[in-house]
Amino acid sequence: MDLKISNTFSREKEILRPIDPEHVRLYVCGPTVYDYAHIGNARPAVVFDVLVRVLRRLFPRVTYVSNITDIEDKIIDRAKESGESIVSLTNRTAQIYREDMAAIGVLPPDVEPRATHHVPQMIALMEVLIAKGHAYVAEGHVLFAVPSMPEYGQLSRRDRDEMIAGARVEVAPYKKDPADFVLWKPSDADTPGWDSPWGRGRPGWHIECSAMAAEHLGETFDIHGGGLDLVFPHHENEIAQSRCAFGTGFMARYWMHNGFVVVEGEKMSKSLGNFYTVHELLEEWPGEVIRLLLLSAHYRAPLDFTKAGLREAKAQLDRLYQALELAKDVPTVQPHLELRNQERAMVGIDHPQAYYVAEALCDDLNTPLAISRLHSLASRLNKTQKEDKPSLKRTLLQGAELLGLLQSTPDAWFRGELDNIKPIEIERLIAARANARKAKNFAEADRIRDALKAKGIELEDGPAGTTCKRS
RNA sequence: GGCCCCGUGGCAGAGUGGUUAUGCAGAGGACUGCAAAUCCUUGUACAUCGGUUCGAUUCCGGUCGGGGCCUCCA
Repeated sequence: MDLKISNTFSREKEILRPIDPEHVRLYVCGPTVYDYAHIGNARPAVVFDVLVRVLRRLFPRVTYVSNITDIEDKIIDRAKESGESIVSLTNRTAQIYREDMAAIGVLPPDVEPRATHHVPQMIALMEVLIAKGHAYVAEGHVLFAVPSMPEYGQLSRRDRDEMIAGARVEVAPYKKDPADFVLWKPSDADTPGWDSPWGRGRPGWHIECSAMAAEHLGETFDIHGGGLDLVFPHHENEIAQSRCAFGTGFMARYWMHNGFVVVEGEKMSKSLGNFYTVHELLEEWPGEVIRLLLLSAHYRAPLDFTKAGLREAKAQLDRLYQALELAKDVPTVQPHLELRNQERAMVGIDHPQAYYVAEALCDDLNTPLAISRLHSLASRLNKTQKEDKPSLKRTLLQGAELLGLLQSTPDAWFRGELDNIKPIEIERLIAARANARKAKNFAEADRIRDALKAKGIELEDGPAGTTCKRS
């Protein structure tokens, strides 16, 4: 099965053809760590996590690199304000980021490089750029000379004159050309810095990704991803740095960008205070609910993240887990064991149902369609009484795994973390209610049911007896 | 000003040149002591105006409306 992805560079949907068909390499710009990750940071993490899950099914080997930016002026400012050391601040918030992403089902990247561990590589890169005439030194800064690269601006499709005309920031006097951007800037005594051929200083924003991508993936690789806002200038500048330093015709073959998250219909902004952190959302909602909501719109479209949306995502997961609960006695082979064998089988489909969900994802990660197919499978699983139950259940679980959903068990989903009442107490009340019902004492039966409901536990009488769920 | 995106039923949100998206919410029914869950049935949907076409929500153009980027930003 071919994987089609929208390539920002060509503005077209293209079939992914890796440089090395045996080994797909991708790089996604990760967070700058100085505070709790907000929901906007979570979207690319989740979207590209799904991409990697799909890639791992399609290709023998995948290397996924996603960085952590741990040197940046916002970090420096935050550390100064709070008095916390930069190392402590970045280690602490990076750890929270990892935990929060894990909670929403994001598998760790293969490599999670940190900018501060790659300063020598950045310096080496700049030395090459200077030697080749693509960068110059001015007043302790190293700047990239944009006019030295005629193709500059291809990704964002803007030419130099437009950029200069539209610039909202005053051009620094030491720039030879107004479009030039900073690779390295000097640090004063109480600002963190590293020794370099140009004095003590620190890297500009863009050079770190060029250095880290080259270090872990090579001079060219397959896919480069990130938020839509990174197209310009960040990715444009990465391309300039990497291509000019290595003398290559491209940096990455495919560029993928996710759309923005808006919150309750308004643009998320720190000044409005209308952003949700993943951390606070996790106090109220299961991670899968947050994940499902993030995947409920196509990744390139804007996503309105709302409390109503969270409620609906929860309802959808309840429905999917309910289907699994109803089919809990249906045997199925271990999806994980099955996956290995299917990696090769993706080409040449002889069993279309098995690829029902994968097929949707292979069309430019159409997660809303994939989710609708999960529902469709759940409906069929609920309905059928025939021998196709095991295969439907397996297809549902495998499809959900590609999306990183249904990773819990119905039991844990509906009955996990009932901390205000002991399971044995619930059992006792269910038994008492069963006796009351037998004696046609429905008033007592309903009293027990209502009492449990008040504690967040809902009882359901089925053919096989009474089951409970947390509400 | 330049570049780019979007406008689908109460809500969310796919997709397609002619045939049911899907889910949530709502209505009716089956089942149930009553519920819940599940199943069945149900709703004038495709901003607007032109054009192309046998036929357009789907292609083209205009209009209106909303949004993003233009060196802080996932």
